[in-house]
Amino acid sequence: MFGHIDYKNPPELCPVRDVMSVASDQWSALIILWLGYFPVLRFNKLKKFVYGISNKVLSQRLKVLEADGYIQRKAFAEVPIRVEYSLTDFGQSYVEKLLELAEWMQTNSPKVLANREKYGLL
Amino acid sequence: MFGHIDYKNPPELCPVRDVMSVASDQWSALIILWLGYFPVLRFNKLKKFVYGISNKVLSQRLKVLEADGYIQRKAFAEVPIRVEYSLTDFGQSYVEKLLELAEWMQTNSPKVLANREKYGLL
DNA sequence: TCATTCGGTTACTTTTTGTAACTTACTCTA
DNA sequence: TAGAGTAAGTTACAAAAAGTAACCGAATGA
Repeated sequence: MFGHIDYKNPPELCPVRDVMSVASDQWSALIILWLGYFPVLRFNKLKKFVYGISNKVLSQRLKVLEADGYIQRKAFAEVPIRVEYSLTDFGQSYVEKLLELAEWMQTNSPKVLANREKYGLL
Repeated sequence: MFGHIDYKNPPELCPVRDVMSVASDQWSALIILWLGYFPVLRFNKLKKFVYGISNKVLSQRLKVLEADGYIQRKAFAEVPIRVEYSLTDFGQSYVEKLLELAEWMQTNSPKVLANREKYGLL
């Protein structure tokens, strides 16, 4: 990530950046965090928890997160169709890290909001 | 973040989301990580490390990160002007958390790339 | 027969990003 | 003394991503 990598390298030679930008994207993070809290969620339920996300973006992100191995998609041939999303073991290991970050945010967001306000007055 | 918050709340009532979306944005994260590695960086140096970022976005992000209290900006009245960016104590405490995430990514990005490839074959 | 359900997709608009040229004000070089 | 270079950005314009809202198919229940 740092000193040992030639900073002139194009980003496609830095998979960490690529992977991180998917996994820590705002919507992806929320999806993963909610799936960490509720082991199984269906599309519309997930959409309610990840408040404000659109069908389009939710379905895009779910595909990418599935491709990257964080989540699993199980479709049941019922009518109407039922689809269940859940974390993989890999996703579970990630959500633990992510949760630490979320907790830091929970603790520190008041400071940030205070900073913002102070900054606005300058 | 979770069960104790009514998921119907509009996002503007969830400061954690707001703050997190700024701080864990791809470019913001890279800026903060590099400033964690080099205690002081000037605009153009930072731009080289955060490979691929444009002047516009770099200057936007620096302003937001300054407003939120993660970084400090010091301008020296020289010619040509010299501007030094560095982490605040608050930013320093954040970069430690962020670094854990980056390390997880460093370790696990090969798995993600492998998953992606497998997924592509399905 | 007609509205409802679920898990999306599609066409279209708006917002965000990226690109690249330009700026300011002074100094160094030819 | 004309011209180029420098640092830290800004600006106008183009491209990409995200948001919006209507629509889909197949079956079920009223």
